[in-house]
Amino acid sequence: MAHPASPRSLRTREAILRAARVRFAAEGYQRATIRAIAAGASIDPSMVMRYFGSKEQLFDAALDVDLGLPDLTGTDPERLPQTLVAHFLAPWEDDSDEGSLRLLLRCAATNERAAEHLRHMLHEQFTSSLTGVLGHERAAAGSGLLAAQLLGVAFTRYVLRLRPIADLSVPALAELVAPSMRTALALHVPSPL
Amino acid sequence: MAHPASPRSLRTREAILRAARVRFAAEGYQRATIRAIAAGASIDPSMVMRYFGSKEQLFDAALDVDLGLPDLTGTDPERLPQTLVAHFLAPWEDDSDEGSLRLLLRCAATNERAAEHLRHMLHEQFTSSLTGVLGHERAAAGSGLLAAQLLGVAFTRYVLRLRPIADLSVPALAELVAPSMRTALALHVPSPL
DNA sequence: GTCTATAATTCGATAGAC
DNA sequence: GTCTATCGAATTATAGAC
Repeated sequence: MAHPASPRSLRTREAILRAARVRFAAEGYQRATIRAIAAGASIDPSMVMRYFGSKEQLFDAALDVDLGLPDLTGTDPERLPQTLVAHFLAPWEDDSDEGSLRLLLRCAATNERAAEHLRHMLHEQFTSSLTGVLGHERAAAGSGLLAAQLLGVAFTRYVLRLRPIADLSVPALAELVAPSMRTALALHVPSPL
Repeated sequence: MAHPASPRSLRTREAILRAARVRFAAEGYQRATIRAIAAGASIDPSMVMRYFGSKEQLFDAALDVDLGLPDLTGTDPERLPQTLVAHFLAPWEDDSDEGSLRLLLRCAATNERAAEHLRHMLHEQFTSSLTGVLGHERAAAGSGLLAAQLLGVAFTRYVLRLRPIADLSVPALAELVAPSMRTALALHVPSPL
């Protein structure tokens, strides 16, 4: 993006991005300072400007993440809830990307730019992924509720860190959540219990 | 809290608090400035300091809100999900308090102080309210999941404003969510669909 | 009680030497 | 490509006049 394309520059760029995600995730957009990000990348603050132009452009680059949902078509409908929950949770647990998803969810609460990123990602990757395996009608009607449920779990566990959701293992959490997901997917009027 | 106790002072204090909640809700803790809050209250910035001591103490005062859940004991178990959802959503829709709950949820994502407020409120008011109507065991195990689901709906609707959850009427939303709530309350191992 | 004026920081961004 | 130095703006907080 910026001029340099040498391997050295690429490593620097990646180091900045990594440090930026750490700081943005920890303190949000406003409190995270370019100075602190530069310090985290062991580099001069002005380099951050040189590589990314501005704080806002750096933020955009840090928000560019992927939910990584696989193609669900052909999944046994009976196991769809567990599969969906497990695949949805996996990238949140991963720390190798400095918690890009946690960063996105966290900042979306107070930053409209991040919120738009998240809405777009959910629509593009989540709803579309569901439309493949459910019909268009079911997906349109149910994906909203499903997204809300999964966002709730993610927010409770990774952002708010509320017990007991934050303490469970991923498999235990998937088992706990799956029944509600199944209900949301079934999408019929409530039959007694 | 601060010196004055005259009726004039009380009105000023309330005006500051109201304006503070509006700004904190709209921009989060960091971006909301004392200057803007003072302007919203049609008052001098230094008065905010005089009344609340510091920006942080003002923030604490603005976060002191109530979920307003009624006593659920005696509620028809069959109608518990709808009742719970409806009562949970009601104060979020109310604008008379300048969106105190939205403010709390929004800021909890990037401010540890707000997060602690929210965790405490959920534990004190939500879990306790459920323990009354469910047993201790069911409440302890299920309230976490229930809280996650309801937080997910609130976050999706009021903070992220993701469609279609954000567009539905409250009754329609309650009907949509209730089945999943019932499943979460039932809390048994998933029986096939 | 309310306001003016300003102190003391801190930050994003720029210019330019090397 | 990397760093030094600094500008200009914005912020919280304080001191003191009225």
